[in-house]
Amino acid sequence: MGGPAPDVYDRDMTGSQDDTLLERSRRSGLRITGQRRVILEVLEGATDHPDVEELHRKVSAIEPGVNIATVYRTMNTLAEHGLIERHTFEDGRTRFEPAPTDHHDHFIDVDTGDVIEFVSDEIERLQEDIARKHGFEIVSHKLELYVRRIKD
Amino acid sequence: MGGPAPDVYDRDMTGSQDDTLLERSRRSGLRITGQRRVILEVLEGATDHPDVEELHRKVSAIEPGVNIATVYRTMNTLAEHGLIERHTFEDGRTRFEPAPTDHHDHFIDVDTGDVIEFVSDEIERLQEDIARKHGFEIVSHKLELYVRRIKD
DNA sequence: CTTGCAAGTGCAAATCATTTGCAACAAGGT
DNA sequence: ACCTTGTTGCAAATGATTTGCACTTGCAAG
Repeated sequence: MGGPAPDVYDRDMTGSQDDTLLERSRRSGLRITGQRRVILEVLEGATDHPDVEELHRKVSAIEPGVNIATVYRTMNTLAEHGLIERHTFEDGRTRFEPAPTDHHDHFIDVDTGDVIEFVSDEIERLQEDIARKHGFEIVSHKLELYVRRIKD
Repeated sequence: MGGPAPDVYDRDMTGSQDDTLLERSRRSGLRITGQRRVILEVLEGATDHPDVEELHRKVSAIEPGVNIATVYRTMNTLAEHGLIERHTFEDGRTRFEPAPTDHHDHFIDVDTGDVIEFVSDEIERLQEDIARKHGFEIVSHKLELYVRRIKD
């Protein structure tokens, strides 16, 4: 896939081992079961934003016998603890991504279905302005740009 | 519900009668059945972004006996013809709004669940910039600001 | 104004994604 | 090793939306 990867921004893979989803889960007081270990591993390795079915498939490839209800429950638990983020794109399915440390928004390539992250302080700022102008404060937001790669 | 309707911006109600959902549906070659007439009427009168259940409730108040499957089917047909727009907010439910002539984004009041429309050319422009900068052109986009009313 | 037929509808059953009750199980502290 | 309590598997339950089928009904053509 790829092409000349736009300099969007790289998830930070540098630095300490102790910032894995697994470690962060442990710190959140979750029990690390065999199935969770695998789920977290798959989740961490995912560059895309997988849905439950996809996760279950990948998990099953490593460790068969993990029930899909467990994946659902684990996703809910992780989300409650703020360790992953839940997304609902146009396609309907609920998808997840490992807890983003920094906030970002998404490009969705309408041709390939790829989800790409990006950040823009300018837009963040503008949103605050607009909300304030309308008498609101922003609790959270979601910006999805459905795009197509420009061929030149 | 209700409350003092926020002055965000008024849907354009000026101009020709022949731009009703009903007329536009007719022009799209859809058959105008009794149930559709009512559904379209309810849809047009809705200022919020109703989901199927809500639509069905309102329709039933006017004309009992309309099956909810019919509402679902009608929504799909209308969406296919571009006469309404489908939204999927965080709450899960799919909601609809009469085909917007102009593009706009949404505030979702996290306390009341109200959906309020707004426009910002600045943001639109910024989005184009960012997309171009990453080698994309925007096909469509979706900006949802989950907000809370500021009490002063 | 009848007629023909494809589009539309009602209803119940089917599908899909997700959740839940419950009994068996196992992680992690003591 | 032992308890306590969170976790899991399984199957049944939910909730939203779709679909098969037989039955209407818009509406264009005669």
